Amino acid sequence: MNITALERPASLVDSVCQQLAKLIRGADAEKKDRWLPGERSLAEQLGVSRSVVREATKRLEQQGMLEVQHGNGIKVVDRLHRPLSDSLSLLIPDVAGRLRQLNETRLSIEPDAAARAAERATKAQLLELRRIHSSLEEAPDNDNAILCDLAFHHAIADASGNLIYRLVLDSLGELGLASRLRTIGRIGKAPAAAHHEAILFAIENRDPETARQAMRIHILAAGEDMDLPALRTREAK
Amino acid sequence: MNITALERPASLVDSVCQQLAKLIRGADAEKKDRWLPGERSLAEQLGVSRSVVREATKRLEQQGMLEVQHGNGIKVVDRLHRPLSDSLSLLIPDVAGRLRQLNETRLSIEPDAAARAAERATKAQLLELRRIHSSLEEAPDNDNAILCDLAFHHAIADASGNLIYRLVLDSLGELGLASRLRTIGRIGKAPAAAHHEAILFAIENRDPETARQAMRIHILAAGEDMDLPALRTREAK
DNA sequence: TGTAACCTAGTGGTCGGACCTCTTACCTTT
DNA sequence: AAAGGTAAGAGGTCCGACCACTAGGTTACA
Repeated sequence: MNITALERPASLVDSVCQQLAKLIRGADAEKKDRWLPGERSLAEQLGVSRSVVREATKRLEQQGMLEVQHGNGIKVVDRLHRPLSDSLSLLIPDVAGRLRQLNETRLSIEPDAAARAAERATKAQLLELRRIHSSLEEAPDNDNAILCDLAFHHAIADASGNLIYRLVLDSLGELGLASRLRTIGRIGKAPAAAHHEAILFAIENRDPETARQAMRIHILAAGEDMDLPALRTREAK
Repeated sequence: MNITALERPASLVDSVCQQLAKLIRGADAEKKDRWLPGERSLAEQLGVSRSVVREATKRLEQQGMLEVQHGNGIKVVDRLHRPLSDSLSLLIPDVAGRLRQLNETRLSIEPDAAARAAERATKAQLLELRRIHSSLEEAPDNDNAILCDLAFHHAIADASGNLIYRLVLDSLGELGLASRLRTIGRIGKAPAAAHHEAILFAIENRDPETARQAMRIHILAAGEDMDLPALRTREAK
């Protein structure tokens, strides 16, 4: 018989963290304001002391999943507003630079995500995409249209079967919203809907390359005035 | 007299964190093995309860600055070995899934980063890349080679002129390290160095497309056994 | 009747002290 | 020396108490 290192039991805090994380990502997008039970209640339900619950919630708060409010309770942070790194605005002070870098990153991520979605989307995810798409066409004003656009891009990331795509998109956070606002503002609601239609059609037909190109075009439309050439010559020596 | 929002006192934990962080940053690179006083001792010296010290040290541990060892003590983590974000392991429990998604994401990000680096890298950044590359060739063992590989990829992200690329890479954290370990383990140090040489040559010659392809090949070499086809057929209906 | 001040229940924040498990280093034995 | 045993001290967990804060209901006053 082989001797193998035995698995040591995870610490209580680790276990509680996993349980809470599962709970949090369970039905995340459904409600806007979700609150966890109080520390005392959680401790009782989980069968551990309040210290353990406390340490777990603080750990998840640091990861941006929760917000522990003194005197009030424990709030689940909306996924859309979860920063992976909250220092982005500190690190890139100028708005133009942020937008340029943001669009570049989207251009790296989203076409691939669309291609993967074309390969892997489940029937339910296809239906969801179609549903979001129609709600864009019926959006009464620009504000709603922007939210639909946002939801569409996130749904594609979800359908890509790669959670990291979604996380990166989330981490772009409100900056992403600003960028999309430009899209709708620049090219109008109807053309944006046409872009979406092209992307969705390619995904439904399981055509990854077309989906990639369509998404690429859609994002480029927003970044048209980002004048990459100006950057290219910056250090041309 | 103007009325201004008064600064609310930071929580005790915050204060302790700052003190400890200052302490840690103080003479970081000097010694190899640095230990903090025990929790009880720290609590007494800082004039707070052990709970507060405990929460502060755990927070700093999560940020990768400390390592709290059961039964042993609190160790200052060497800067080179600091992992960046462990939240991924909570969201994607299975290791195989993490690696697959990680490689996909790298495949989206890094070829573009290499292309941008070819367009924009400054002279100083080119020299830095070349320096890191030679240190890989001279690396005495696999451990050092892995660190050099890591530094190379990060330097390219830095040279891309897009900070978000670097942030995303960072947020992949220790998972990135695991993935690179596979690269070196699978294809060996010399072939990896050859890949790097190809990438670096393209960047130095301001050839974005070649840089993109070379980086793509380099990453694919690590993910060869990720069998995407198996995934592709999963929901082929 | 409306509004302002107050009160209260319930939340997280901090405390300290108890007991557990675990690691290390020293000591004893061979 | 090498093996095993032992004890000191580290972090892990628990408990119960009290403090600080918030929100919402209640009261008192205009």
